[in-house]
Formats: sequence, C-alpha cells, structure tokens
Amino acid sequence: MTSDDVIPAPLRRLWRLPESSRLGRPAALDVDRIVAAAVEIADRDGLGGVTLPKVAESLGFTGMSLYRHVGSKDELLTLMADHALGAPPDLDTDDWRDGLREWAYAQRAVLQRRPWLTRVPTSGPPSGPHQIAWMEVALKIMSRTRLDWANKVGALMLISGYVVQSVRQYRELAEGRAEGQGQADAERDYGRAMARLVDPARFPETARLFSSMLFEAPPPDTPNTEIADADFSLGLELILDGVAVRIGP
Amino acid sequence: MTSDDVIPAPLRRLWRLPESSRLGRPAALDVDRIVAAAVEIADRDGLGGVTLPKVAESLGFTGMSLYRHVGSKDELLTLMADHALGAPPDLDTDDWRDGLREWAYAQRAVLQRRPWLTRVPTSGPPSGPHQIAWMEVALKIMSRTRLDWANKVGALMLISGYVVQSVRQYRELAEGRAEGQGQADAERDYGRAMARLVDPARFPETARLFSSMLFEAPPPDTPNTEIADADFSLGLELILDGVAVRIGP
DNA sequence: GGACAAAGTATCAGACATATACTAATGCCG
DNA sequence: CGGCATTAGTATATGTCTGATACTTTGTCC
Repeated sequence: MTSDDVIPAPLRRLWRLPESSRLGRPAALDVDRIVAAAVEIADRDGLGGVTLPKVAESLGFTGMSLYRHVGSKDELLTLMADHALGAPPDLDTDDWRDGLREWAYAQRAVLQRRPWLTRVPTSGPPSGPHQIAWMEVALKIMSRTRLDWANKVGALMLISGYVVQSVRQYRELAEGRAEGQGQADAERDYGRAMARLVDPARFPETARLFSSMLFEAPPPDTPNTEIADADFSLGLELILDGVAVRIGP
Repeated sequence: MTSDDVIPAPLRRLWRLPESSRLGRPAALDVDRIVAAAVEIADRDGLGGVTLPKVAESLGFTGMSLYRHVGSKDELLTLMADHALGAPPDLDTDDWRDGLREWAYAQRAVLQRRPWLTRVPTSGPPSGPHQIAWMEVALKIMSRTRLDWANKVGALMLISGYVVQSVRQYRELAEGRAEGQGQADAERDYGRAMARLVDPARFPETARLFSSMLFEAPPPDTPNTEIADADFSLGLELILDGVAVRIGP
C-alpha cells in the first residue's frame, strides 16, 4: 500500500512497475517486447525507421495495439533510450579520475554501437532505471571526494553531454561524405568547402584554422579511430582537469 | 572565375551566394524571406509549428513553392538555425577567461530567447556564416593563448555544447510541470517522484542525492533565475578551469 | 514578337500519429 | 457451468506532413 498511485504512468512503465489488475483479457504484448522490437529496428534502420506501425508489424500486431502499452511515440523513444543504454559496468576504482574516465569511455562505447541514441530527443533529466544506474556508478566514483551534490551532478552531466556530442559529431562527419572512405576524407572535404567560403578578411582566425586543417593533415597511415580517440580524449581530459581543480589536492 | 561550382547547393544557400542566371521568370520569393517567416513561426509556436505548408501560407504562397528555394525541410532547419543565431557580439577582452565567459553568456542569452534553437537537430560541424562568426569571436579571444588548434576548437565546442545542453535542460524542467509555478517546483516534483523509485539499497548514492534535493531546498525567496544562473556558472567555470590548466600561466 | 527557362501551382502518393468506436478473449461471480 | 465486467487488440477514419511529378504562368533575350 505504498502510494505508488502518485507516480505518473510514463514513469511506472519506465520502471516496469507491475500493473495491478488481473482482470479481463490477458495481454499478449508487453512493454518489454515492444521496446525490444523498437530498439532492434533502430539498430538496423536508424531512428527514422522506428514508427508505430512498423514496430507493431514486426511483432505481428496492428499499429494501434501499441497504444495499450505505451502512451505515445515520444514515450516509446524514452523507453527505448533507457533500454538501449543498458546496465553500466562495475567500476571500482579508488582514483576518481581513472573512474570517471572509464565511465566516459564505457558510455562512449555504448553510443558508438547505437548511434541513434545520440539523436533521441532527451526529455527531462535522467529518470530511467538504467540512466539512474549509470548515474549511481558515477556518483560512487566521486563519493570519496569532497564535492557537494551540485558539483557532482554538474560534472556528471557535463561528461555525459560531452560524450553524446562528440560521438554524434564524429558519426555525422563520417556519414556526411557517405562511403567516402571514412572520416579523414570527410573532414578534408569539409575543410575544403569551408576554406572557399570563409573570407580571411572577415574571419582571419577561422580562415587560418581551416587552412591548417587542410595542410597539417595527420600522417595518412593513421587510422581514423586513432584521430577520433585523440580528439575525444582531449576534451575529456580538459573536463577532468576542471573537476580536479574543484576537488583540490 | 573562382570555382564556386564545387560548393554544394545547401552551402551556397546558407551563405547566400548569388544565383547566377537572370533568365526566366523572376523570383517573388527568396531564401531570406522564407527563413525569416519560418523563424517567426518557430518563435511563436515552437519548432513543431514549422511546416512547409504553414511557412508558405504565412507568405501567401503554396507549400510546394518553397522547394524552389530550399532543398528540403532539413535544410530549412539548418538555415533557420544560422539565421536565428544572429551575429555574435563584439568581445574585445585581453583576458581569455573573461572573454570566453562572456561569449558563453551571450550564446546562452540567444538560446533563452529562442528555446527551439536547442532542439534543432544539428547536422555536421558549424558551417553557416553566423556560426562561423561566433566561432571567429571565440578563436580571437583565444588567439593570444598558446593553445593549438585542436585545443581551441575543443574548448569552443565544449562550451557551446554545454550552453545548449544547460539551456535545454532548464527549459524542459520548467515546461515539465506546465504552469506549475516555475522551475523550483518542477524540480521538487521530479525529486519526489524519483525518491519513490530509487531504491536506496540498489542506488545508495543516488538516493541520498534525491533526498538531499528534497530537504536542502534553497531559501524559498530565491528567484528561479538565480538558481539557474548559479548552476550554469558552476559548469561553465569548471570548463574554464580545465582550459586554464591547458593554457598554463 | 516569339521561344525559352525558371517560378509558382495543382494534384497526388505514401506515411504517420492518434482518436474513436468496435470486437474478442478471459477470469470471476453467481 | 454460464454470463458479465474488464481488458486486449482491431478497424476505420481524420488531419497532417514531406516530397514527386506534371502543368501553368511570367518574365527575359534574341
């Protein structure tokens, strides 16, 4: 008789709280199967391929059937995001910096495997069980520091946002020049086009940036992933430096 | 006879490169008017209110007419984003830290005025004239530092991403409990619901976080904007600390 | 003045989210 | 053992959207 009643329906579904009644026709469908099917489609066809008719069809039902289990398409996306995120790794490190770094890399690995996750329109702060589980890991990593809650949450959201942004950016560049031989070439094409548009008189610094991108290309035998890793690491360590300043000795 | 030809059409439109030919029927419509009308609608009704038919109607044309000037709806969104961002402020500071801080706050002000900007699906790295102009300002601010390009761009993207994320988060929380007396209350509602769901046995740290959110509420006479400003400043200064480490003395 | 080329329009197809009203299946109570 | 309340899934329909295609209009240039 805990007052679960006050918990809104979308949250109840997100946390898979059991639906009380056992009356009426039993359900052949449930939230889990719907979400799993939707995620499978997203993995295959991207987020754009996920529509209620297609998800239902892949399960052998009509489009409307989903509305018995999922309030709306937006809610389905939220459910998918939490499901696809999955459980966090167990990170038991004494060193907060190593811990947060591993946490970030783990999150990055998930997003790289499911790029569509970076495009799910986030609605509100973390609220799904997996999101909370990841949050818990990060908070535990920081638990020995003297940071207050605001700083912990701030750091955590900052890292998380950075990971999403950087994975998305990388994917977009890579997809931009579709099949164009990976990211390095796409970056060159981008630089070339921009170098034509950016007038050095109006945008001196930016113009120098773009020409440096064209001329100071990395050695051609460097694998794309190494470039991306280096860029990612750069920003991440910058954030961690910032956290370190806050934590002190 | 510069080879503008190689610049793809979407970029030509984004930079308003003049269309060469003067043959045929003269255009009553142009990219600028379309984009301005679309932005006006977005300002009024949000991003969801922007559809090609509605934009065209507001100009007294049929929906299909827009396709003569804008390749697709996605492209229109890109055009809108750059237009709505507007020109950056002139920030002439010797101190890079003050400069970047002002830059971030200026960007935040723009996004707060047009929250839909935080939800435009970004496609690719900055490429519009206004985006480049903002970039130029940030690069100029950092020009006296000894940072290399990768670090400058990294810092700049990091700050920019942080601003977007934090404005969006704030707006979502505020809208979440619609008309519910602003952000502070919404945050309380969120905390209350989560406190019920987060099992202290499985998520000890997170549970403590949520209960602290409920009990350590800020003094009730604190204006919402002050809380938001404090949160924003926290993350921003953290990033700037990280940049400072990179720059050195 | 007439051919031409581009602008704007009309019509159309294919999807999609979602409301409403309907049919079907099941457990419970009598 | 039967029927009813209750819930699951379905059928149908509406309004909307993006974008394709083909047509009409309106200027310019020879």
